[in-house]
Amino acid sequence: MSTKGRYGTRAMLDIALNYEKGPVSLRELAQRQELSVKYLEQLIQPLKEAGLVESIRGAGGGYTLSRLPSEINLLQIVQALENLSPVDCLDTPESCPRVSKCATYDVWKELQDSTYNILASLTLMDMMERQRQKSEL
Amino acid sequence: MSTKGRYGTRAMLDIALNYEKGPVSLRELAQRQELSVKYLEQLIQPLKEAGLVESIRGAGGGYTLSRLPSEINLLQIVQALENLSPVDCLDTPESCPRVSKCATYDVWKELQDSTYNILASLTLMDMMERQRQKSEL
DNA sequence: TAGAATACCTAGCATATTACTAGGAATACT
DNA sequence: AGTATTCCTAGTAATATGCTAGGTATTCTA
Repeated sequence: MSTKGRYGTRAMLDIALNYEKGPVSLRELAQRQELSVKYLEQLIQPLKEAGLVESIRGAGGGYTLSRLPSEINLLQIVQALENLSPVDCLDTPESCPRVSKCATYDVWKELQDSTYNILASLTLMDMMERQRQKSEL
Repeated sequence: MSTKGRYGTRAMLDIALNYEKGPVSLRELAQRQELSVKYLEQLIQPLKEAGLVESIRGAGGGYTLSRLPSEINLLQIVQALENLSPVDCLDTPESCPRVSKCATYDVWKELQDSTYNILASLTLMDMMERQRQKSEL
């Protein structure tokens, strides 16, 4: 998992947590998350294309979630930002002529499935709850 | 997961499956697995250093498992060959000052744990069994 | 004892990826 | 008019990937 997936997830969580305040600008986001505006610009774009956030241009603009936090999960976020599959042959089985006879292929598949299941089971709503619990300590 | 982890796992499985024939040379291995001898040389070295295989030099030499197939699991193999951790902060928490307050950190940890558990639960013995079943089809 | 087959060691290298930064254009609020 | 924002395209230094190449040391076999 690269910084794209990680920062992007943090960005989405930040936007979710600050939902009431209206659109979150990248400047605010950058400050709170200690990231550069310029890099965030690049991360947010795929998230927008994936239909997870909507943008409002101009002064006072920023980003909002395009759905309820309970309707966006981490798999959607991370997949918008990077290729999650542990090995190429899972994406493009034709890239390896051995898939049919390869016992290890099945293992990589299991790894991917378990990763996907974990990420898909966690919504932004869940993450908001977790974050609040952390902050309370 | 890079080719190191994948090819290395295939190599270990190959050595396990051909255990009765004595030490497996990289030349044989390369032929059966359709990989180059030179690259295999580089993959096998860390596996040797991790104490998973033993080498026999000179003509007629090759590699053998240093323990029973049931006593070697995939986690040991893959960890010998590459860094499995999905994000740096899991390896070196001090690399990110936000770990304590970061809700996403816990998620990456879950992903890593589940991956580790799957790999640790599979021994070379299990893989041999799986491979035999595949070949029977 | 010579030769062949092997493991072992180090270096190099082309390509791709990563993690950004930079500069500016378009848009919209005040 | 000016400012704050999103949007778009390039560029780039550093690192990782996936090898190849060349040679040395060791051991078996004829």
